[in-house]
Amino acid sequence: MPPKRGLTPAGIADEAVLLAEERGLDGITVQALADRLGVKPASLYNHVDGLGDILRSVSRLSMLQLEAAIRDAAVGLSGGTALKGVALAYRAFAHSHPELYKAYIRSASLEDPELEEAGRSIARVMHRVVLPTLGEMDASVHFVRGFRSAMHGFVSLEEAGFFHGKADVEQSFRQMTDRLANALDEYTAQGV
Amino acid sequence: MPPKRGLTPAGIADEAVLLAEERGLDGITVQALADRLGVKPASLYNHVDGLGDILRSVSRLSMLQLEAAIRDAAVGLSGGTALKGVALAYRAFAHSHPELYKAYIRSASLEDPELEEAGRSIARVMHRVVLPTLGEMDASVHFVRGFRSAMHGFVSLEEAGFFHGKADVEQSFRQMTDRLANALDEYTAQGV
DNA sequence: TTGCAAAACTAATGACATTCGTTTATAATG
DNA sequence: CATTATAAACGAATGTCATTAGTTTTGCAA
Repeated sequence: MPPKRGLTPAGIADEAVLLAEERGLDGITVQALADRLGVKPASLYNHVDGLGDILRSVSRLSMLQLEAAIRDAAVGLSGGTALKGVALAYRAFAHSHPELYKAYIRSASLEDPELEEAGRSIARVMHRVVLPTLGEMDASVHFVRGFRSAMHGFVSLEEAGFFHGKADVEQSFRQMTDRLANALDEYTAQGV
Repeated sequence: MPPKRGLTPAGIADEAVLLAEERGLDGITVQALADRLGVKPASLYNHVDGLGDILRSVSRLSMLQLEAAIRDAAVGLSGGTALKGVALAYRAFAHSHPELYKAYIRSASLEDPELEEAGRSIARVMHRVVLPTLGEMDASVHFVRGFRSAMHGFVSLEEAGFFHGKADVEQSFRQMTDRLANALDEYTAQGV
């Protein structure tokens, strides 16, 4: 009686992404996912190497989306302006896909070559924005680390509810990104 | 035959902290904790409201430790110098107690008045460092948000393995904190 | 048409948090 | 000093979870 469903690793991953967006990252359970795919939990193991594998796929897809978003945001811009565009796109992604953003962050802990590569391509976008101004690679690495720290820190603290005071969160973010953009643009003068 | 152990909520929380530092935050399991306390899992429920309660306690203790660490670091200093001291202490705490730092971060999601208060006292330390220079409260809030974002972002990305390139991580951190300290010290001149 | 591999299933295992009802030991009371 | 009430520990059970083993079914290819 069990007819063959059209299950594929990619299809399972896609459904897992939808599930994460609806029920949260921790709502991704083998049972729930199997239900949605019209299948019993055990059947998933024919296509996928357990829950860890599924979560890795979700992380990978999240990173691709984030990378595309920030890459688009920097197109046609340069220097501090481009950096601000990337910052806005980064935060916008975290806002519109909070669960995928969590998946992205959790991913780094799980060592996986594919994930590492996806992570590098996110960093690459930022480097391409910054490198023309900073000139050398080492300076870019340091700067990008600071930029990423600010971005990730802000959106995760914001998500976690640390910024619930009355002061305007938008202004806090704008001020932070302006400072970073200025730091970048003023770099041409001296070596920090 | 079951003699009374000297269990208290505080004692359980302390043991949970030790367990977290040894086996990781996810190693805190009712079973493992009960074993260490020489008791059966069910017995813990006489003192504590389930695993969630235990995790909240771990978060609370972590926050107290972090608050004490950064407060000490700022003593006798002011302005950018004090800010750099706080930054170093913040990162040092995250390094020496990575699991407690995770507990602190996870905590904010779980709404809990005690945790919120502990979180506010961490922010308070930073405001006391920054307020004399910035003068008004609103500017302080924005600045502290940026500072916390940079701190948290850096240490969590670092922990997650995002900074595995060959460039010196210490230098990246120093550069970031220097930039923040300068931004603070140069604030006296104009209003950013 | 037959057979074989892929994919679905049933059933079971072991970790986990949690609850219920029972028993025991201690501390307070007479 | 005896008794009793209560706090605390317990055994046993439930339900959820991921995962595995072994079995059955299906659909395509020979």
